[in-house]
Amino acid sequence: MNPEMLKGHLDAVVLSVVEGGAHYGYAIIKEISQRSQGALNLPEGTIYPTLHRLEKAGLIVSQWEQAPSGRKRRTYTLTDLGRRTLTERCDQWNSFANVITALLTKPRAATAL
Amino acid sequence: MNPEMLKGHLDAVVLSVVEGGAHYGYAIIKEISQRSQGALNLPEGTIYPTLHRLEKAGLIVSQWEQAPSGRKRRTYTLTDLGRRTLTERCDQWNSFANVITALLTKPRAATAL
DNA sequence: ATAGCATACCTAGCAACGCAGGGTATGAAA
DNA sequence: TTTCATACCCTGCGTTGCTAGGTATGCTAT
Repeated sequence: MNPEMLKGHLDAVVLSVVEGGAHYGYAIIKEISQRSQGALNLPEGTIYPTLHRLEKAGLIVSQWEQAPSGRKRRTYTLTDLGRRTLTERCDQWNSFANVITALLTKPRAATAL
Repeated sequence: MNPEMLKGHLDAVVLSVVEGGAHYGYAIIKEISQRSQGALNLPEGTIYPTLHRLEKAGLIVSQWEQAPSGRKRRTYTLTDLGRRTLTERCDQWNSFANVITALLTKPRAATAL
């Protein structure tokens, strides 16, 4: 799958997954891969900078946590702004998807009759 | 609408419109705007480089034509490769859209029960 | 013990893309 | 003769996802 296609949509995906309960980077990658049936396998070099960008934008906040195994994890939570932004982005996605789908659907005898 | 969202999908859109019968740059812009109900108003700085890129890739071919008004136009036509690529890109779009839609749809009590 | 693997984080630099902002030229309308 | 719509072009920029590296921990098998 052409990586260029993801551009502009990754934020929404990450926000959505964070809202859903997968809280730290490594788990978010696995979650996305799983929930997309392996269609979307994001490398770490994609997810970590994205999380930092979202945090800098005030959409999520991070907190170091101790996993049961004793490992350190940086867990993320949606802010209010993040929640609102997610809703907005979902609406934008729906509009966008409708537009593109319409454009890719051949007019087929429906044009300028 | 966030311009970043279009990335990776514009080729398919342009190919689709060219296949549909709008043959030259300026008209393609109008056609896209019209068929998207004004949601997608591409600036010329977007469409012309894209057409050149597609031509260089062998997906379309161009030809100078004389419009009825006497104006010169560079008209584009799909090549066989372009037609095949369009089909492929449409399939890719559908898969992509399904994946993103699924990810943006909240699991809602369906996760890990 | 120790080698290997999954986990878990990070960064610098690259390449691609859409767009802003500029330019040229023609024909029709005012 | 000025204005507008048509019609084309290009340079340079900002954003973004990815590549390719790196560090460190804990478990497991040798």
